[in-house]
Amino acid sequence: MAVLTDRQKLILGAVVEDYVFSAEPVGSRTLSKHERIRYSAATIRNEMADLEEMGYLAQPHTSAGRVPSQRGYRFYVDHLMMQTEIDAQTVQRLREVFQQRIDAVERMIQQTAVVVSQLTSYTSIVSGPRRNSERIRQVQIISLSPGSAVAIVVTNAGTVHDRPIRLPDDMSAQELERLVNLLNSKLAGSPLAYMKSTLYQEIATDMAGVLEHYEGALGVLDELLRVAEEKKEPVFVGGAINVLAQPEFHDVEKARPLLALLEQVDALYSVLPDEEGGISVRIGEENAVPALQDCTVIAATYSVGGQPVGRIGVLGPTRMNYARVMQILDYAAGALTDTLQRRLG
Amino acid sequence: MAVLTDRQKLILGAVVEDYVFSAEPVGSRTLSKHERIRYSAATIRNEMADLEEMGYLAQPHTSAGRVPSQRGYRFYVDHLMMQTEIDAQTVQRLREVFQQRIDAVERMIQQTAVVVSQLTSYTSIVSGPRRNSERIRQVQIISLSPGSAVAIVVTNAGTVHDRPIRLPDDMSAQELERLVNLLNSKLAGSPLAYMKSTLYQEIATDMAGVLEHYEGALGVLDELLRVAEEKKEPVFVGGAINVLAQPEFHDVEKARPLLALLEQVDALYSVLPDEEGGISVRIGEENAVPALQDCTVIAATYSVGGQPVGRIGVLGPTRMNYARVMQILDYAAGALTDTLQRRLG
DNA sequence: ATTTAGCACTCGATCGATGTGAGTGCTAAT
DNA sequence: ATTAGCACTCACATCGATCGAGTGCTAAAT
Repeated sequence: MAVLTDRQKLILGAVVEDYVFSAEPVGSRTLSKHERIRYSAATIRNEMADLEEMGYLAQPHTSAGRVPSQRGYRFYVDHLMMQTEIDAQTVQRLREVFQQRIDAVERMIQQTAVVVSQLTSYTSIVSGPRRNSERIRQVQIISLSPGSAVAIVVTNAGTVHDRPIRLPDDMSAQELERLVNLLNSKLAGSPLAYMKSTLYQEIATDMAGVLEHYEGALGVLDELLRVAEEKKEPVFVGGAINVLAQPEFHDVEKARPLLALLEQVDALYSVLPDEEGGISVRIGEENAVPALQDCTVIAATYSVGGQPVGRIGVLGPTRMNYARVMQILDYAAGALTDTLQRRLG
Repeated sequence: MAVLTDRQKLILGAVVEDYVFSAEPVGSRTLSKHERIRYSAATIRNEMADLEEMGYLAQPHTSAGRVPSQRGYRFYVDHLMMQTEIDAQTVQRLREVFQQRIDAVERMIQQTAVVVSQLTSYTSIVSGPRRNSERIRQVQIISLSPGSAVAIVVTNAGTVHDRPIRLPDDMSAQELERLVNLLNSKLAGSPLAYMKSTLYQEIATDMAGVLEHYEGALGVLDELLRVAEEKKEPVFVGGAINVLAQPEFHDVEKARPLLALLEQVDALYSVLPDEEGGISVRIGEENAVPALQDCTVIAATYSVGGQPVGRIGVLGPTRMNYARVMQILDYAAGALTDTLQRRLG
């Protein structure tokens, strides 16, 4: 693969930045008026023709300016993009989210999604935090009426999972208490995820000795274990309508598949790339999801105790302000990591 | 106000139904081919001109067919609409939601929103269930680390509210237990909403006698009370993208304010009309919210123990299939009422 | 007195011709 | 190697003509 000359890099960078700003194909004349570019339009045309031949630029039609191709964006992100400082006002907006100390973690994550979407004018997707490092702190079963109760599992991180369950009709309060005590002695300190796989047998055996309603209690245990099973990490979306603000999605038929995707919470796990560490950028067809062929997804990881537990991402058109989004995500992921560390660590 | 002749009613009804189906202005010729209408196009034209003069029909432009006005829809809904039987397949789809017995109530409500939106092809908004009839069953404070804990309030209906709180650093386990016992003895059985207003003073006084960390415990009480305060009834939206499928919103600029509204969860309370009982229909400008001037919102109430606790609504263009939506909402609200009654009652 | 056939008229939508202009590629001069 | 010049391309906007669905009105038919 041919290496780009400095001048070609200069022009490619200028095309990307101009196009990101204007959303219009960039012509040679426009570029020649650029301060940093001191070549004539004709020279630029020659270079642009070469860049197109190499696949970095594309032409919507013969008599139009050039547009960066997926490859052009990739090169820009990898080699040309200048990382400037994040501005104070943006930092301030982000900080406000993390300074409300007493709020629940999920709410904070959700607000992060909203603020990031507002700051970037794109759509934000935030996942997590993943719960598999959390350990069971306490199990409670609170009976509501004969036969029905609610099971509550509290983890050491302070997250509370609850689920309605059924009890054997004739189980006494004393026996329920014994059951809960047994469950607590067995489950406390073990990770949520282990509840099902390893502890079931052990607890079942122990229950046989202590409880009259062995069968019924087994059912309770079954239902309790579902709490852990069901607990997928949540995904929050902020600013889904922002896609409509982008000229590339002014056509409803273009926007619909995207919005449909964003409404399907389950599908969003596969949108956020699950690379380890750092900020990942998926441009156009680098995204696995077909609906995102004309989109870029940038995502950063946030962690607790060195373990990545979630991702915060931005979804927008490939014509995206890469530098700014990366700045914001970098900051937000760092702040999330710090805040969660302080809160859960 | 002049009363409509039978023939005018027939024609008005036919215009509404044809327009709801086709989304195109309805001409006299089209109607004259209708089976039920045995008049010539000319007669129909005369009647349509009269109906327009009376404000039931409107003409997009001189050489176009007629379109129902807001008033036309209103008359149709009030006097002309035929209530047919709901079809078996639709009933089946709805039943599936309510037959999963063991699921949490909120999840069931959310699924109701999704299924109703799918069945109607419009957007569904479901609120509730309102919690103010629920009473506190039990309060728990589970300490996580010195100084931090999570407060849990369980109601008699089995809903669980939790909130991270701070504890005085030097509060002992014994004292925390005393605090929780005190809170339980005072709060158990009282409605969530009363927690703040009436019980605060009483509990505060009692605490002074029993607890060493009076100040700290007071703080805990404060934080606990926020659980009740924050607990607005939830609102779920299903099928927000369905608005894009409607021809009236094929233009992004038309669709955007609507989708923006649907993304603002807080704003949705004011979308669902809060009339008591029955099914309410708000057509066009009958909606208070400005963004809904071209929309119809139909909503039904569901109840627990005779008390309305939530609403299930459908939002679509004024050109809506009123009969079908009302059928579905009627059924869904009834099923929700029954299911919740069995579950919570 | 109603209803309907007939007809001129309206007006949005569609289509084609035309012009415009931004932008290109190529060639020749610098 | 760079650039000025120029012919060429092509999307897009504009204009006019045409088309046709639909109307309102009048006069004939029932």
